[in-house]
Amino acid sequence: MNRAATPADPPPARHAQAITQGLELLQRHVPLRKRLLHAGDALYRSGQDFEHLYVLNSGLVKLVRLAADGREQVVALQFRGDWLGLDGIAREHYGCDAVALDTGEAWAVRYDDLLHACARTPELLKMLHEAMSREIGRDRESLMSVCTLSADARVADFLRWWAESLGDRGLRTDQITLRMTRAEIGNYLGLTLESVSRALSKLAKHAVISFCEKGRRDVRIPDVAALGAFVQRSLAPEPLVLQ
Amino acid sequence: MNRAATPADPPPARHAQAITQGLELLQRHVPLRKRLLHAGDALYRSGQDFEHLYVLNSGLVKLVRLAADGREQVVALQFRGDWLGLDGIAREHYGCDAVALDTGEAWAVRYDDLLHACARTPELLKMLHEAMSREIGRDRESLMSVCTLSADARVADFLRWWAESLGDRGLRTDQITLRMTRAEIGNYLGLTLESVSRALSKLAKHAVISFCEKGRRDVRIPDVAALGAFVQRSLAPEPLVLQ
DNA sequence: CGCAAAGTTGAGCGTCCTCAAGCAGCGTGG
DNA sequence: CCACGCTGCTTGAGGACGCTCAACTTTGCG
Repeated sequence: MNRAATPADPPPARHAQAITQGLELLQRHVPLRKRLLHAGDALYRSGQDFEHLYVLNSGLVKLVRLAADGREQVVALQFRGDWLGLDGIAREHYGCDAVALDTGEAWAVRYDDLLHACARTPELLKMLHEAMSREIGRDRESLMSVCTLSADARVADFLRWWAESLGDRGLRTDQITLRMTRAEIGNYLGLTLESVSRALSKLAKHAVISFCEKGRRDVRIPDVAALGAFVQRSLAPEPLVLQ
Repeated sequence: MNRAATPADPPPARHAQAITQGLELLQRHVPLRKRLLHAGDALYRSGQDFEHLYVLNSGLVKLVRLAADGREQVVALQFRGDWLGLDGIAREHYGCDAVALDTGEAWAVRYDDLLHACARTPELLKMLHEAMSREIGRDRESLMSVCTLSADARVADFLRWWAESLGDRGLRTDQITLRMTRAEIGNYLGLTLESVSRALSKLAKHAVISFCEKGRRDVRIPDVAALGAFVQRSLAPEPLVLQ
């Protein structure tokens, strides 16, 4: 529970291999067009005709849902190995904007091509289904966070999830560069940017995280488990120790 | 905008046909086991080994996610034609409890059988993918409601969505029998049961809905569009007319 | 250097939660 | 048959959490 986080640990990297293998499988069996992304680039936009799925090879992408009345909602964040555009399959139009938050590379796959390849290579189909299934699970996890956690706990849980996502991809979990503004984080978590800022300050005060000098966007997480513990404490009926 | 809701209208029933055809397709090509459900029955439980997908032929099912720390979250409500257990594909265990809220019938399909059938009948695969894609879209819609709407608007939007879901299935939209307690609705919407009760009372006071005599679980919705209008009004910066 | 965008922090307020009391529907059993 | 208890629902009063508004600081960039 109190072991130091070692950056390049073998055990937590077990998912990283699966992701890499999946990407190789895809590359081997399906024609794809690689697309370089820079922060701010839109991979596709809400309402656009659905034709391609995208798999993120590197970088970070946010999915933003736009309501007819102008409301905007960040509904997901996608890392390496995640699939984008899945919500377009049913309606034949994308349901979100997919906007890069960082430099990266996405692989565009024509959905038709993918289906043909899946017919020949069942592993591909399995991969696609698992991606969709995971996405459903993730979305519901988000809903649960928003519905059951306080503002501080939501931010802590968000950081925990982010670190875990990095860990799954074989990256270091003890330091996160938040590539989103407080406003974007708040939007995703159902909070205002001020509340996010206050929550982060509070987490830092409790030494669950700390800020790297040079910029408040780099968060150091000495112990990921401590974030989980913070969430649990905030759920406990008994009063937290003095603030 | 003010037309009376006619129960068996052809136009809104366009989805109903697609659902019926999908169910027929499934029945024709995949071995399935029909299972009768009564309110309270669990179709499967969180953590159980994943093996079957279920398609709801009738009735109403809630999906409840259980966190390790005891939190419970209603993450979805499923109607006729919806698929259950999709979140189990990736992890090989179901991620939720699926609990019937009403009498109904679910069709159990072994996932392996389904895949084999899909290989022979591409239409089936299309149907499965559309179901997953729709599920992703739905979950994100929920997240958006919870993150962007006030308590009253959330309840109004929930009723609007429910009525729309009934309409898509060719059922009357001017009357809903809520087969959930206020507590369940509140859990789903991230509210307390008291807030749900107050919101419903307020909607009734504004004549957007009314309660049928005999039980507060039957809601009459004279005009579904009025629910949407109520949501929009509650988003407007200008003050609502006197409460 | 100066401006714009992002972030922090404080004060006041409003929405929603908590706690509590009371009511309604309903099945059970005296 | 009606008292009884149970569960679900409503409504009120008070309080807390998070939002709004505002001032200020920091960072990044031309």
